[in-house]
Amino acid sequence: MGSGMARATIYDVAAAAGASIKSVSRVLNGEANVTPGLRDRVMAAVESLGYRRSLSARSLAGASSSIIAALVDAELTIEHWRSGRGNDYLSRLEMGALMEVRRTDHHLMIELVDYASESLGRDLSALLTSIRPQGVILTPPNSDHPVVLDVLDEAGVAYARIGPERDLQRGVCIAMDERQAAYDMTAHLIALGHRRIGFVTGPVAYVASRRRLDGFLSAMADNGLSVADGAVAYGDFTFQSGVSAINAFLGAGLGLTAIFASNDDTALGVLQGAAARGVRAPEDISVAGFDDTPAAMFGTTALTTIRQPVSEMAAIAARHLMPVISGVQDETLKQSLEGCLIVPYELIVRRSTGAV
Amino acid sequence: MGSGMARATIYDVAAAAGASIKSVSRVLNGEANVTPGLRDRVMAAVESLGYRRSLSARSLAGASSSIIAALVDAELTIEHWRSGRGNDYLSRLEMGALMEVRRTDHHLMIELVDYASESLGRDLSALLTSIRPQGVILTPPNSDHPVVLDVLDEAGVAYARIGPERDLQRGVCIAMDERQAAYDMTAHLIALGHRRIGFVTGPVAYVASRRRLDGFLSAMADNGLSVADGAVAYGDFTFQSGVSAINAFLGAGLGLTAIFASNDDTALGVLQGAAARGVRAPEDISVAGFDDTPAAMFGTTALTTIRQPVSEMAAIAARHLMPVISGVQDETLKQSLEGCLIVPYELIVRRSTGAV
DNA sequence: TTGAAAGCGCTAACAT
DNA sequence: ATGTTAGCGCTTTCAA
Repeated sequence: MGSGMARATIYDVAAAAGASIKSVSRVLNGEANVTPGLRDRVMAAVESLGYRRSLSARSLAGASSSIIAALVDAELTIEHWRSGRGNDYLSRLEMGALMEVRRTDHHLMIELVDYASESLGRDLSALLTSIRPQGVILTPPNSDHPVVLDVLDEAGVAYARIGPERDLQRGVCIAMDERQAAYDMTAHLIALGHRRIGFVTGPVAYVASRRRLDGFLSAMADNGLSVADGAVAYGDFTFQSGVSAINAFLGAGLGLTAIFASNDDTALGVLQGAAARGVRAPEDISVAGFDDTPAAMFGTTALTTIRQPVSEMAAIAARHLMPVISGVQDETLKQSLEGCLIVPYELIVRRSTGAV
Repeated sequence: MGSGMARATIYDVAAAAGASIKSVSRVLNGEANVTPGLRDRVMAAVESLGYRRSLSARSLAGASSSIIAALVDAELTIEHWRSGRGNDYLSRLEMGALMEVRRTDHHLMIELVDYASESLGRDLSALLTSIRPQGVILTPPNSDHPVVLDVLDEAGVAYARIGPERDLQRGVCIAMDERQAAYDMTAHLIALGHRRIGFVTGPVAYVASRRRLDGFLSAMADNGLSVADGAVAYGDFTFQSGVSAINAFLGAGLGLTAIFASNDDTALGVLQGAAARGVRAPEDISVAGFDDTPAAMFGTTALTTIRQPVSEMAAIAARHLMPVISGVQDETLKQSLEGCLIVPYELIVRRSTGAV
């Protein structure tokens, strides 16, 4: 391995600028009380030496570590890893955080957390003392984990919660309006002339699932439409549950003209199950999903769906964990709901839904 | 923010164990010359205090930082970010690295690198002096970037290159055999009885593209099959280039019974373009892809494709950048080719290919 | 407005 | 086999 010259330290910069290390530090931290001349000399020295402060030294000495840690569910990740596929949600989340983090010269660390471990509290605490992140991004479904929140609070580490469901006053909460999105999608179907609409839920344990169902039911009710017995199938976000649902719907002879599935995988299952029985979309039946996963776009029948602003949520999360950079916090796109920052979703109409 | 008690330091552990900090350090680092009694006392103290060494302090003091940094193409990421979708490749890569990294209590940092920047060298150098990673994972297409390799060498930072194309003796190289994979896929089609097979390339700038084409041509030649004029279309890995290719093929009246596209997106384009012209897969035409992206699985016509062992490659990369844990390096699955660690791919047969 | 000195929590030489 | 003493490169008091 080559060595080049030893890397420049703050002492080198100070020497080159004819100043003390404290002055260099002051300049670099943008502290007050520095004469322009000193500042210029320091900056010139920094520039010419290609100097960068050591992250370790800074964080050891007490400054912020400039590390934002994203806590990711280990079990979920292992599942994905086993199946050999990536995780679109995580990927988008990460991109958003990355884009934001680099603006302020921070760094993103991805940490696998075994939320099922009985030593979760200790593990997490250990993690925090080890890397001392400046802030932590919590992802669903663990944005609500009470042990995690407690440990974070106790450690005094700032955190942002993506898609939280409870205790919205704890930490910075960022979410989208699941209920309204489902409401809008349902309204979209109704606007297309559909009257008999079926719904496939996600796991009832998720509040998001319940909110989507709620949005669906409300939109139906608000439009004076009734939901037939058996027109709500209980799924679990899997492709297979979509297949089962459509088979049940078709078998029950409910005469449904549209199916709204709680996520894309399920909707894709509905689509395939329908096709297998000779029912075409959108000619015979309209199908809508939720999430806008990659598969939604590329399927032979591109899926009408709700795009979650995952990247944006993560970017906002990161932004709220880092020092305000230019003094201007942009709260433009967001409104607050019960203390949550609400980020707008997008209803994407593709081929799978059409007029009756 | 709560505070709890101040976090335990090595001094606290030493005091609790009735030993010196050096002994604690020794135990924790698994150094020799420690009596079992001492070790036990130290471990007990560590355990009861929930002590974890500070990453900053360790790395400052000279130990390895235990940080593995994955360098990711900023431009590519921004593109993905703009389009609102995740990056399956990156996601899988990251999972592999994560799984491996956590086994040895290391950490994964994702760093966006602007490879197009004219100050790339300085930027990268600055990044390295700032975070001082123990090792760096390079992803394609930048595994070959000469400036990056030079800076890394000069900084004395170990690196692993995923899917490198040149200078395979530099760093740790991990790849799959693109040519052989394409060869196998072609052989698969031939085995199904196909004789007139079309091929859609990726961007010729990528060596991987050229290798895939090479594999295709070799397999055809080895089986005594000729490739008709116009049966090779030049694409660019996009969906649209698949659509264009199939239109060209169909328009030319080559009588092709199978199309092998250089990646899944392109294959999906082929599939859709064919469907648009009433040509069904696999009844009328077989279509094969490459990469096994999520969309390949969920499309109405699931795609026969090559699964790249992205996660495995990343895991191996990470493994080679970290200290050998139990002394046993498992080289079981890998063979070396020109100094590259070769990881096996998988040919996944789905619905889109069938017998003539 | 600037600087000197004292740590931050570790590891690394160097004793013992 | 164990302990002492310096740093690592910064930020922070506290002086000047």
